[in-house]
Amino acid sequence: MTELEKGPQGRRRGRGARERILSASQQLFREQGIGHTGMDQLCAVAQVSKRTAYQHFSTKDELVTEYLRRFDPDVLPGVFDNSELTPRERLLAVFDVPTTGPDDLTPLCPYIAAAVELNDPQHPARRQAHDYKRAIAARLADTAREAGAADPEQLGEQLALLLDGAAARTRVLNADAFRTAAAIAAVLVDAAIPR
Amino acid sequence: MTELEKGPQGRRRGRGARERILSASQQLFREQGIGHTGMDQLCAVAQVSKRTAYQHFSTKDELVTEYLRRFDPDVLPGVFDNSELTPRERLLAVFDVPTTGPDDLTPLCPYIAAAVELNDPQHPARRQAHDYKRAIAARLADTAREAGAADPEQLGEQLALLLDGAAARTRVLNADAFRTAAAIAAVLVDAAIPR
DNA sequence: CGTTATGTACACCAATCAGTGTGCTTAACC
DNA sequence: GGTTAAGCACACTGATTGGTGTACATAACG
Repeated sequence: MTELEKGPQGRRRGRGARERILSASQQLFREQGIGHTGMDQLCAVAQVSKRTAYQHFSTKDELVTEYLRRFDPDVLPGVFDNSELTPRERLLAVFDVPTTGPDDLTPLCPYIAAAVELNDPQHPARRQAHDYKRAIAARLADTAREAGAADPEQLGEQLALLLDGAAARTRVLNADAFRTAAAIAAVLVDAAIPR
Repeated sequence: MTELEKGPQGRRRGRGARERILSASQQLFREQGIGHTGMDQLCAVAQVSKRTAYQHFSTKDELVTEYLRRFDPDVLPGVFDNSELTPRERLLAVFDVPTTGPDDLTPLCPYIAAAVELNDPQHPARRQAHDYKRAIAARLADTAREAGAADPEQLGEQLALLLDGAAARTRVLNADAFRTAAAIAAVLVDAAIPR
């Protein structure tokens, strides 16, 4: 009569709690927003006891901050490092990535979402968002420099703004705006990089 | 000992309840976000009894929707109608407006905020946001046509995206991004309008 | 083996929130 | 002056929330 078998595959959900919590966070915070995701629901999805969750993250805010930090490694994964593309092509390829799937509506950059949902500008997660956005702009500027742009910093900042605009607008209009952003990017890149 | 004098100027707060509620909504929803503004606080600021508030708006969602509808009249006030500017100048002037004040940080377009905070895509306020954004793009397109742009609809959509990008990015970075957007706009307008 | 992390179950707390019920007061209008 | 609509005070409900306390179970490791 032992209650050993509880997990989905008959296994005890055991050891990997922290990972499951973070993974559930990514899913739920993205789908429902941070504010509309309760810790109870999150624990249920992660198949983790509430107590365990609070042993890993002493506060919801802490979990949110760690959830955002998790994206850092992926900084536009495989785009900046793709050596099969010229620097110029890489600058434009950024705008193809975010289109994840046809049924995955309103993806919305998690950092923008966090910056809107968390009103306190001092919130550590807001800082995380700030740093990430600056990092993206910096990588874009690096690539722009590599491509021989006249003012790489400016072009990097401009392209970053286009990304954010596409993300926000996609959310509000419920329709892809990255194509428009890509078209603008093409104009800017052409104008900034002498051939 | 009658409790007549309660309002700020010794007047009873009386008759104008609905207006005060809407006005408090604009202030609080903008400053704190919709989700972080409770009806109790809102009523306190509006100097309105809770009962009265619920006689005007049977639900918080209804109030939110009405709050968003209120912006429609102001569609970028005084910019599109400013006949002292050429159409081309009007297209660029749009990017000067949003800078309200130096201490008024993170203004963030209320429609983007609403679209992020309200997860349900069916929410009437989301629809309101959608319509407003489309309206802005349409007015921009009209002005672009007036200015003789080759593809007015495209230019309108592009400029609208720049506005949203600047709003979102200003929020995340806590620093003005409209100057960057204006620079991009200048490039696009120059490229699209034959001289 | 025994110890030590790690995880679990479940009840519980205090706070907050949207929304109501009730009875009373006041201003506006005829 | 009397009716009516608008507003008010205030207590209250029911649900949800973030977070704890407690006692127990199990897996890993030496």
